[in-house]
Amino acid sequence: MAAQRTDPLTLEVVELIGTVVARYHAEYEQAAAEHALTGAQARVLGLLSMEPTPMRRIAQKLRCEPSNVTGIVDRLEARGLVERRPDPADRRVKLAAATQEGRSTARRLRESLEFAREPLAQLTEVERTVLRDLLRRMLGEDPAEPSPGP
Amino acid sequence: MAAQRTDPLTLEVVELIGTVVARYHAEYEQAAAEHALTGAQARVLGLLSMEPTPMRRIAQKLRCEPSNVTGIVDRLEARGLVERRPDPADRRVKLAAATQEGRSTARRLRESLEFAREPLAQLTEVERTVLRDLLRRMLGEDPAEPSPGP
DNA sequence: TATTGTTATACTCTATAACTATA
DNA sequence: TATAGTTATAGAGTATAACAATA
Repeated sequence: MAAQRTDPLTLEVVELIGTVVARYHAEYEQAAAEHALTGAQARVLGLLSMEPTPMRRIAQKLRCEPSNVTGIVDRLEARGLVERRPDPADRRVKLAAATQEGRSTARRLRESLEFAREPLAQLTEVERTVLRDLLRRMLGEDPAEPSPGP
Repeated sequence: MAAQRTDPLTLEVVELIGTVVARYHAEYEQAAAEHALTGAQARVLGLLSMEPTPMRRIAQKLRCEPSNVTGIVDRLEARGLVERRPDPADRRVKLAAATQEGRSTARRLRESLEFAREPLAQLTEVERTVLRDLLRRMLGEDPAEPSPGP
């Protein structure tokens, strides 16, 4: 285990990150609510707007049990934002896919995410580059499995 | 409204922050679960370990409706981690306060939050200072109301 | 026999509205 | 009358366990 860091500098950075996390979350939930979606529904819709995905795979991306995905996709499907398709290669599998309206909603959702603008607009390009490099190093440069959202 | 920033650099920084947010959240929930607490319970307990707080004030900190706090405090109280006290100054008010066991649990919870160590240990002190200053500027330096957690 | 998705169940969190006891 | 806390209710997310269809 790494050495315990409880110096004031580290503690302040952790607190600042906590504030960023809280603000990011609040804005994500708000953007979802403006489209009458819950956070979980928005995350799944964003995922499916990229490519059709088996139910099981959605659960892995969301880090939740597959049984939960059934309900979330049910609600998105009831609103016509998502549809279930058979997988020609394996008849056990159901592929969840965003409809055209679903993709449109996902796009507007992304655009309404203010987080990209407000806070980062405070920084110059050089500063954003420095921030990017620090975050990369912090996260250990392992972009194997990008997260589906907050 | 600020100018829309959709350049690759900004988009990458937003994605990196999203990854940080996801990891922070996952570790917070995991740390809470190790003490058989939900995320909401852990946040409230952390809050009350600092000082006794009126129910209404807890709701404001959590940004949720006061009626929800009743249930969360109920469950913490049933486990002996929190207690309700009258407010001598206003008999309508109930102050929720962490018990000694509650404070002990909150302290162990804080200590088990790996986030302070793992990711930030990758950075030198100079880098952590730069990161701190960038985050401060990003957040606009308004430490009026520190967030209660993720 | 193992895997995929679903159903059934129970718990927690959430918002809304109505209620009580104070102020 | 206004406020603090609670209760009642309904909806959503979550995990667990059991099930049908398919591999």
